[in-house]
Amino acid sequence: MSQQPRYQRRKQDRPQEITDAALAAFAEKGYAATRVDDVAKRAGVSKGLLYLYFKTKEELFKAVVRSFVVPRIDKLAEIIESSELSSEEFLRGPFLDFVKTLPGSPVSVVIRLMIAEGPKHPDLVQFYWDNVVSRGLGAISELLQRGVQTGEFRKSAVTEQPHLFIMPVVFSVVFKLLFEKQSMDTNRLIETQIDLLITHLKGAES
Amino acid sequence: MSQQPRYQRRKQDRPQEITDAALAAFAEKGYAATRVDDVAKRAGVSKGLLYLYFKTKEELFKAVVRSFVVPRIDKLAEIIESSELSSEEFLRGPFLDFVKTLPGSPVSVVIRLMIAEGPKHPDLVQFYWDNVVSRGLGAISELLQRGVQTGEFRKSAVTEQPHLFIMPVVFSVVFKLLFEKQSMDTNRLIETQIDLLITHLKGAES
DNA sequence: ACACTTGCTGACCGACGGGTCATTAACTAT
DNA sequence: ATAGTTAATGACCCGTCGGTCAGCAAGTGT
Repeated sequence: MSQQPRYQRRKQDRPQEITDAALAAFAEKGYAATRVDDVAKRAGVSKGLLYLYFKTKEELFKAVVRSFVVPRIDKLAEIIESSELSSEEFLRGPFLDFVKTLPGSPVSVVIRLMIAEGPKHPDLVQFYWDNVVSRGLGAISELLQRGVQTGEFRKSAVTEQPHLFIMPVVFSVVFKLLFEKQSMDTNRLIETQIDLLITHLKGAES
Repeated sequence: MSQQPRYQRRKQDRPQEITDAALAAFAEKGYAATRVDDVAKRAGVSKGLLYLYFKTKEELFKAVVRSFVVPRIDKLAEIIESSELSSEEFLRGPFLDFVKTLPGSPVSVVIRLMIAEGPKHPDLVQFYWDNVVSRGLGAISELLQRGVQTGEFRKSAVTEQPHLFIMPVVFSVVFKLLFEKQSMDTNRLIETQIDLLITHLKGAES
């Protein structure tokens, strides 16, 4: 009887499979509480192999953040790139759509991980700032600036605080994470906030 | 030469001293990464004594949350109680003041701890929901409702989403925690948001 | 003084989990 | 076939840390 091989060698796919498994594990238990062994088992792999691809548990963590965040950034950049809408149209259309997908996506797990573990990984926070937050806020700022210059928007405190646009996302992620039971309508919250901001920006002089 | 006593017995003060030390330690390293021994040392006490007052590390954690959150709640309740202002006046005055103190207070540490460790302590989350979030949101809801009834505010999506009022606080806490370096003006953010909401509520029919 | 209670200490234990490495077995080339 | 390469295994090691407990000494009553 021919013996089934106990494993296949698949050097190419392993890292991706392991980071996927890690994200799932981290989502359930958080970083500190997940055992490297758990991640390995989830990935259908031995612990030893995991350490062949990632030097330490911390390196794995960083790889997870990077691998799930970078694609999203690219996605957003692409959306912005390929758009020729007015500021308002862009905010109410593609931006709103994009932002509404976040609370249900793996990104929300990453956000949670960043909040929980960030302070222990300064370089990771730096990476996250440079590649996600700073760029995101910058993009919004630019959009608002453009709106002001074309006369579409009026100048106000809102124009200088792009944070106002991403606030509901962060809040939704945190809220859902903690109070899953009290199912909040995150989409509605996000919509209301964006609408509020745009209405304000299009309103008369204050 | 008279030997200085190696310690004093101060049964009454110990728990408070220990929870204070624990909060400080948790603030620096987070829950998982702080050693019980560290907390004990900070409190000027042996690890054994700590375990005399708190059954487990987890119990200590819960005690910390409770001991820093309950006083705040009482404070807020008291403020609401003793106020006879209109809804707008209350929101722009005492409410805004209170809310602006949060990002700099120990509460922000507790919020961070809840976000990071909450999922592993369902009963604690329940406690936090019942005693803080639910009550807070309820109070705001009531305030808005009253405003609508007196004709001070108009009815709108905002009226039904008190979350919009606490969003900036949560966001500020998270933001400051992660990106300390990028010192954001949290006060301004909070003020802008509240102002935005009130202006909207006092505006003409949409 | 002396015994008595009890707040407090700190050396110790056990297991838990991150990380290693000698060994194995799946592929590859010849 | 067969030797060589390396992906992959899993038993093991060892530092760490939550939790314990026998003993000590500070306060107390008599």
